[in-house]
Amino acid sequence: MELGTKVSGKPRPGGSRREEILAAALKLFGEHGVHAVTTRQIAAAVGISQPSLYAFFPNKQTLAAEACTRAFEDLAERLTVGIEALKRGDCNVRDLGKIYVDFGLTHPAAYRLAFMVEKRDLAPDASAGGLPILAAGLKAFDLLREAVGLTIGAALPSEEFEPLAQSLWASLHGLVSLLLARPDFPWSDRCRLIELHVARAFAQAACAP
Amino acid sequence: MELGTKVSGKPRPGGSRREEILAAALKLFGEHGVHAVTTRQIAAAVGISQPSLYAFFPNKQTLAAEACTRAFEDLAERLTVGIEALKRGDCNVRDLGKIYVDFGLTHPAAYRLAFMVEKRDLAPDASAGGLPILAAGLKAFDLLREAVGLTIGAALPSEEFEPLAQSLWASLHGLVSLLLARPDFPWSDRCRLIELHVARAFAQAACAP
Amino acid sequence: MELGTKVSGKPRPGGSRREEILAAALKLFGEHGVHAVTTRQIAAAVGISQPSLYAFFPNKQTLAAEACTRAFEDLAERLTVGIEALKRGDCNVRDLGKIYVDFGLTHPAAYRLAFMVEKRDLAPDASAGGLPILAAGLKAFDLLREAVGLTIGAALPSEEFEPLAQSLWASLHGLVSLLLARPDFPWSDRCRLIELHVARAFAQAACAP
Amino acid sequence: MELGTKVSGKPRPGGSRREEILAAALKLFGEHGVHAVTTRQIAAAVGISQPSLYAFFPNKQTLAAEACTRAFEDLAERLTVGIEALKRGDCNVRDLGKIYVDFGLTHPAAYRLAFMVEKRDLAPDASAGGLPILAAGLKAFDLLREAVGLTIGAALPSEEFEPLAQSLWASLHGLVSLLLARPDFPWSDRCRLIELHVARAFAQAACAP
DNA sequence: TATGAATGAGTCTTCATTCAT
DNA sequence: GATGAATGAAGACTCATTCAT
Repeated sequence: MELGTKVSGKPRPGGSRREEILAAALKLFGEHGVHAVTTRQIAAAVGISQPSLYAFFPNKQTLAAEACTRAFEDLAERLTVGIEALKRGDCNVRDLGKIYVDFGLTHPAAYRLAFMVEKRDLAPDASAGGLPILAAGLKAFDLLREAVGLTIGAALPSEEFEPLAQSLWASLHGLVSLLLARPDFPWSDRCRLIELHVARAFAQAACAP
Repeated sequence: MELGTKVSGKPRPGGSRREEILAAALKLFGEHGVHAVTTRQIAAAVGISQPSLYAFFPNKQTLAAEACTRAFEDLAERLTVGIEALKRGDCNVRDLGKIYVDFGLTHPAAYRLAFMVEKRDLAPDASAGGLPILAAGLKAFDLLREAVGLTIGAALPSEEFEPLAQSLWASLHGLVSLLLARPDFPWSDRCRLIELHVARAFAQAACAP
Repeated sequence: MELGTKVSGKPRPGGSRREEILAAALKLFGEHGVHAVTTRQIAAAVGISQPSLYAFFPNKQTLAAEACTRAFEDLAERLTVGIEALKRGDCNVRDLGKIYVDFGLTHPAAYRLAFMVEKRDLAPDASAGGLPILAAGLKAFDLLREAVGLTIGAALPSEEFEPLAQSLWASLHGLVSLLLARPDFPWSDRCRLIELHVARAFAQAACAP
Repeated sequence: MELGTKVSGKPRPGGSRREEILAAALKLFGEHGVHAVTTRQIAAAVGISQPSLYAFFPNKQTLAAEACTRAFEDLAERLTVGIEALKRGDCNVRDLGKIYVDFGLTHPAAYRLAFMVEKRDLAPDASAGGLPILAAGLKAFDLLREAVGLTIGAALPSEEFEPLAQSLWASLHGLVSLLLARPDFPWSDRCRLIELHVARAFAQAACAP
């Protein structure tokens, strides 16, 4: 997970430091929640001094917001890969559902930050600045919707399609978030549970009410 | 004026102050998150002084834990009512699912506290003090499982039953938690979405993989 | 200068602490400037902890503003006494000028805070909250104007009166502020200088251009 | 590119950077106060990096002190011009007083830095490093005194002359500093006020006590 | 019992200053 | 000669918690 000098996008000098900070923050925020993580902890995780953070981000909230956006991008990237496999016929819809769930479980920090953190922690006032994050989140869901549209929702009229996509998302999210939030619960065998849950979520379309 | 020994159940005359505190804390914690609520705010909401809280609860975490337990009890109570209606034949399984979802949406504070708050905020460090909460949570889930057992899971062998109940729970939880966490998302018509989602969640058993 | 339990106004319990803080802040702000004084220093001067300040004042600026208002009130009180002596015929105008100058020199902290501190240090935004201070300042000047009206300005038409009062104020202020700001300057004998300056300031009316 | 050895006078080709810094600092310090201006702001105003300041000045205090000296020099230059006009008979003493006041009002940064900034901000602690500034200040006052000596103080014995010059200075300073420090005060028409004040300040000599 | 008053530890943030490049 | 990056020290402010009354 240690990021090199060129992480993604432009190889701007010093940009790696910024990425390191975002990665560390993403991890910590996801693990302990935005409120519970201090700037000192982030700085320590990166190996720099606390004030140095402020050379890259104007304040903690902005850092959190950007880390959150990054989390959405991670998720979107993963889903994009899945959708392309889906289009190529290399996998089916259920596999895509599993990709979603697996992403959440293997990147708990990112997933938590993306969907389980209160908006209040990410945007100062109410509207201002919250847009980029919201946009990134919508994009992630758009990919899921696209996958639904390519498969089980293909034949549906538009007014039935959107609720189905949202319901599907909610189903997948439910499993991920409960597993993350209550790891100590006596869950059934995780693999089997995921298999079953995803099957139930996607098979649904056929035998709707 | 502490008189009674009964801990749960309805507020007793002498312990009403304690109940008031729990109710206020439940509301505030649910609305703003455990971290964001200060003991001063809780005290102010009850109309007592800040130190007086410490006459009833040794610290904030314990108060939060008990409020969380209380939230589970609220949920359990509601589910119990639903199950009895179910047993009487006054409603079907889907109605019970809707009761669950409706409870979450109409008691966001309780639901958040019950399932969307980090365990860390409720138990001191890694110690095993989380048991009472966990027990209360299990009890709430037990009721849901019972409802499943009474209906769509009735015929299933035990090794298939438990995963189904958990998957069902996850589905319902997914919708509630997403609606609560992302109220600004452009959701489809809420009634229709809930109807569809619950139908999908429960109808599933018939056409399982 | 150590304030007792009842300083002025109502003998509210705990009010003395508030007065102590104001007195200490007045002293420190006047001596070193608002910017240069830390809340820690104020707390230390009073003998309490830093956070305790926030039980009495919501923030440093408000504390500074109130101390400033207090400074104006001190000045006004002194001028009121002088004016009454003037009315009784116990002193003449020049004596009142000397009272002004003496007040500034013997209460440098109050005077600095009243007239030599940038408004920016006392009011957060621009307008909001700045009014009470401005009002207190105006009241102090009003007293000076009243004294002028009772004496050398008595016969003047109103359009000539106001500029005269302001010019007189500026003269007195000039001496006080320069003596305070440049104590190391090789000043003439202070008593004589004050005597001369006040005489020049007040005698002026007779031989105007 | 430091070439010349001349320190004062007009900006030399090589030292222009240094002069730019001083000019920018003079402006900022005067506008917002020494404490409120950061080295970053100064650097940004000049268009150089923050550390580059330290190639020209060992620290902020020294920079402030030199900017202050520069302010005195500006004032002195202006007064010198006025005195020469006075000597030539091109203006009278009152005009010189107005030159003083006008300088203060049109160069608030310089005037503030010259006479309204705490010495503490300019010299490290209590050390005697303040001398160059003090000397520059004295020189400015010397010019004022010279003007007084050429006119209304010409006939006075030396022991009466110095206090008169100081009182005159205080009067002029009082108006400038009050107008600068309390711009929101409901001043009389500024032109008329200045006219009157200067007249009063200089006419005084004739009808002294 | 209940509380007014107080606080130690810790929060985010800023700034003058340095140093390797 | 100039700077990007970094930092130690310090700032205002908050909060859970305690204790004398």
